[in-house]
Amino acid sequence: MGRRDEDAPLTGRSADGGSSRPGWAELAIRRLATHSPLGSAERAAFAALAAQHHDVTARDLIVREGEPTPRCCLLVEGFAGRHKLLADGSRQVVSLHVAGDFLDLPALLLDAPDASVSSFGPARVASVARDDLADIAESYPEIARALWRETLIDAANAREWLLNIGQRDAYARLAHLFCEMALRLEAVGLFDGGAFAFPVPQQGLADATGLSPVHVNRVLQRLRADGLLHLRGNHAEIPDRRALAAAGGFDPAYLHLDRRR
Amino acid sequence: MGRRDEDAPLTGRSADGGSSRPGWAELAIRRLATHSPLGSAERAAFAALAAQHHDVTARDLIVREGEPTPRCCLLVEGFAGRHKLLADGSRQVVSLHVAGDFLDLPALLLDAPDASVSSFGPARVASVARDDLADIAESYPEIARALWRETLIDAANAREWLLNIGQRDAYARLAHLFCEMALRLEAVGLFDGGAFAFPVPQQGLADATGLSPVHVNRVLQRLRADGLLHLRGNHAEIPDRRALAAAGGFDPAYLHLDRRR
DNA sequence: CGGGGTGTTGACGCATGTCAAGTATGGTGG
DNA sequence: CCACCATACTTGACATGCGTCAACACCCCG
Repeated sequence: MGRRDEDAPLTGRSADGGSSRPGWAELAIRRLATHSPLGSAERAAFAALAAQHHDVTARDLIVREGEPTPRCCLLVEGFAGRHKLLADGSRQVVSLHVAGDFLDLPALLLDAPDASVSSFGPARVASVARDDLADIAESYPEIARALWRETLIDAANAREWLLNIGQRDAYARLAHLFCEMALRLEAVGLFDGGAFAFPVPQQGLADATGLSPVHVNRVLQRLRADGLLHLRGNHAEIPDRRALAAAGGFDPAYLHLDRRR
Repeated sequence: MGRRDEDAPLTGRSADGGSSRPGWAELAIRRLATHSPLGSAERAAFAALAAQHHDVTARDLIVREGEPTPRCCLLVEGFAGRHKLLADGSRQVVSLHVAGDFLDLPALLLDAPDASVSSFGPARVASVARDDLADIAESYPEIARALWRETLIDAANAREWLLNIGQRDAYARLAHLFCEMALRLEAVGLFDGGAFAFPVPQQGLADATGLSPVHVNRVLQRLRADGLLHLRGNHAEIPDRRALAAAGGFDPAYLHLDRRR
């Protein structure tokens, strides 16, 4: 009894942006600037938005599919996944998210999010009012273009996942997923010398790859035996990225990461 | 010897918009108006664009992955599929397209398309210069929003396909695919009393569902035996849409079709 | 007529799923 | 500091959906 967490998305502890950690605006600007030019006026517009911060615990629901959200979320810290449910209870994770990722940008123009979002492990979320964000997108065409481009990259990601799930076997599928994670984490400074925190449980990996959890387990053991990927608890290590990329048939073009490199 | 079709996308017969059939502008407006309000100024801006028309034959390449396109395409007639290739030659179709669909909108803001597009059966494509389209999107915020929304729906589609391929068995997967086709074809007036033209070969269905062609064949026979779907040559018939939707666990919300219904 | 693209069928194998039990692990309260 | 519990991970035996291979039949189109 009592209200279940599931009944109310974003019920975690809330606080306004006064903290010392980077807030919504800083992270949003940093992310968008990796692919779109943003002038000082645009940056100021972001900074002027009123943001809220929420702490969530493991397996907390952040956004609920089909339920219109008045706020637009960005992951400040931790990991999250967007997922869709089937009537029989099976779950497909359609994207994994790391610090700096927008979580529900599609809901800016569509009536309701088409997938739920929940946390893997404890996480921190920042949000701004949907209308506020829509307003500055209307006032600053460069911001609209940047956000649009961000959603296009998100879509490209989904298409790559389709290729991954539809055509690759379990071994390559997981290798590919971890190649993507490594690169995206590196882009936000969370990939440290081949290792990174990774609180997604094997059940979560199973939901993301369309495999069963026990098969995920066995394949992870093979990857470890082959020296490609060491996953222990919440810690991942990739001794040889090139080898892992080869095993996963990984080509990072679809991520559209900073082309300055 | 001679140049292969594959070497040059969009090499089909070309003609300017003088024909009596609906052109780029009419179709684009009709499509966008199903989800976004467009004033007369916006409609006029579309109508003023210089469009080209191309006829392509079966299995023709229309857009090539990774190759920047100076033109933005829309399918006027026939069927097409967007697909990505793997090194070993296996192919994943990431979306199917019917008359009235945009084929490479993501390339408007991204440097190059992340998937190829080719025709299933003979088809007709209309295109406008990418820069022209970008220009009117910049001049008319409502057009930009409409196009953005269109790409968001495209992305929602990809996520639904992820769910389909990742979690459903072959039987439900194909049922779901045909439910989607039926609804989208109906939206453009090509679904006639439970039947429609469908020139996608079983190999194409296999590439779209992540199944092998022979398994697709067997499952189609089961669907036919169960009275859910009759596929013969280029002709599809759905005697009982409700039953097919039940078999596929189909919920049309993700298509974001005209909410006036 | 001929031949490429198709659809169909059967025999067989394997990647992956399922079921079930057992072992860590880690946070929490006594 | 320990007992406890939920969550996570691991393992083995077994089942099966789907893939593979290899023919063969079909058609439309040229």
